Amino acid sequence: MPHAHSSSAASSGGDDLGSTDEVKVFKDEGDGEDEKRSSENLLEEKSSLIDWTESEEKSGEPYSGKLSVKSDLSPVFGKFEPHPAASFNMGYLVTPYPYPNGGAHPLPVSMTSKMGLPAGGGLSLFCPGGDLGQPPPAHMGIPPPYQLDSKLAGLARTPMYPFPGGTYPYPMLSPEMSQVAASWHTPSMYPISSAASGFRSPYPTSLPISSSSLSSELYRFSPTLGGGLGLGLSPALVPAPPSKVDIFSHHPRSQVEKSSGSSASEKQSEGTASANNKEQNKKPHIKKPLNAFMLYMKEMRAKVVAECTLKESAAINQILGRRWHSLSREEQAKYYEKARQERQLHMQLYPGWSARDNYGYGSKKKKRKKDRGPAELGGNNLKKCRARYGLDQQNQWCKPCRRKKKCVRYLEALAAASGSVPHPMATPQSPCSEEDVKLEELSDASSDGEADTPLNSASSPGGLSALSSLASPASDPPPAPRHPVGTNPRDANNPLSVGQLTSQSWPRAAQTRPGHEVISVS
DNA sequence: ATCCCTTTGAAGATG
DNA sequence: CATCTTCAAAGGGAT
Repeated sequence: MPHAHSSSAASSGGDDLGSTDEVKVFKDEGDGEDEKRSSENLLEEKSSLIDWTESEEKSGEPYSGKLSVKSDLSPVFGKFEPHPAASFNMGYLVTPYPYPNGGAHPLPVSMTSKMGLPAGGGLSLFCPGGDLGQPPPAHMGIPPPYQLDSKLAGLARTPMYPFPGGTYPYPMLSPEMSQVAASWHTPSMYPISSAASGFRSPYPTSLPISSSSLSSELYRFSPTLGGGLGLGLSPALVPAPPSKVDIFSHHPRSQVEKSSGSSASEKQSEGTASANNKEQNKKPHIKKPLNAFMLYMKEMRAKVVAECTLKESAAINQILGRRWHSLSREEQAKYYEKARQERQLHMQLYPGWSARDNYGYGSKKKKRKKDRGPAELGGNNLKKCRARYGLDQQNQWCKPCRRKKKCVRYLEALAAASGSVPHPMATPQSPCSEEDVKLEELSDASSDGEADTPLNSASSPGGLSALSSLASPASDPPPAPRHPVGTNPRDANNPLSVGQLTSQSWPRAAQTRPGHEVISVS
């Protein structure tokens, strides 16, 4: 899928921050045929899943708890209740998707339920507005018909680079957009105190900062610093009244660390770095400015939580991630712009600050992760996965695609089979599509060690290139993104994004972070 | 009490 | 230069 990259740079004068704000665009792919094909294939193969997942039924309990959530995540389209941001999203009167409800794709969509339709099997969404039901933006490719995973909820990560010419698309705020812009000013988001307004002195990193007197929300940029852009720039990064620690006291960990300064144990463990730690401890912890997605998350989280009954952040974030992808370019552009301004403000406030300064802030945790061997991590994840999905049997993987990892369809079917949520895929059949198999093969062929991990395969030169060649469009508009499609580690890790080749459900591979190895369910 | 999970994006670190 | 890693938020769940 052509990933057009266009980045940023706030236009002409360029991004003062040299930020790489970019709006990515999902280009429509005409793989409706494949989709259909895969769907058909899917139907044809429904017959064995239950059998070989039998064991899971009993152990499916752990999963059931989150089943609804996952189910909710699955359908990508068919959303009726547009999420809040959907107000911008116009132009989807006719869904570009070939298969949504009633479409070529056999899978029922959440939409049906909302529309009062039979929902074909009725996947009752836990989260009505859910994320996925929303009609995907025109710029998006055909979304995976299925996504489930709780962890896997990997959605095709198709970058959207809508603005040709690489000019940064400053959103011309339409009325709808204005609404959103207004929403940015929600108290929860930018609870800036009046006192903060007008405050502009750059906070010298060396100066002590106090968070005590600030509300927990008052931790980010002052709106006024936004240059009166009226974009609702973030909450107070207001230089807090003097004190010493973390101006971002709202952060649980920050608070913890702040209260304890740096625990004795931590200091001890840090050993050699003790001096540095002390030095660092003296400095207030200045958090990174939020990126576009973070801003979006912050704004939308409450809504999603309200719409859904779940509160688990991980699940919520998955939903938000999908919604993010479903946003129109204009909508995303606003957040990119906002993020850019946040960075700008941050830069103004903390001229000498560098993201590097925060490296090691959570060192304890990170270090532990790092220290852990791959095997250990893998084992741990495997354990978790088993506990989570009840996959404690050998050879429980998607037969067609041979994926031992979390096969979205497989897991969803599994959940349906073992849980209370009726799901069309709850039929004994292989959950994966031909596309999945193809991808998997490519992946396997190119991977060196653990053949069945998309991540690994993608990481390997061959795998990556192979996948990229399949998916990557060659058309990466200038300016070149920081991580051109196919080269971005994340993209590489995400078979789907890497390709839309399938626009199929392919579990988003775990990130390459130490603690995020792909979970193996074999 | 602490860490994990989960998301995307920005940016530093590394090879 | 390409890739990898860390950190931003958040809060329930796991350890």
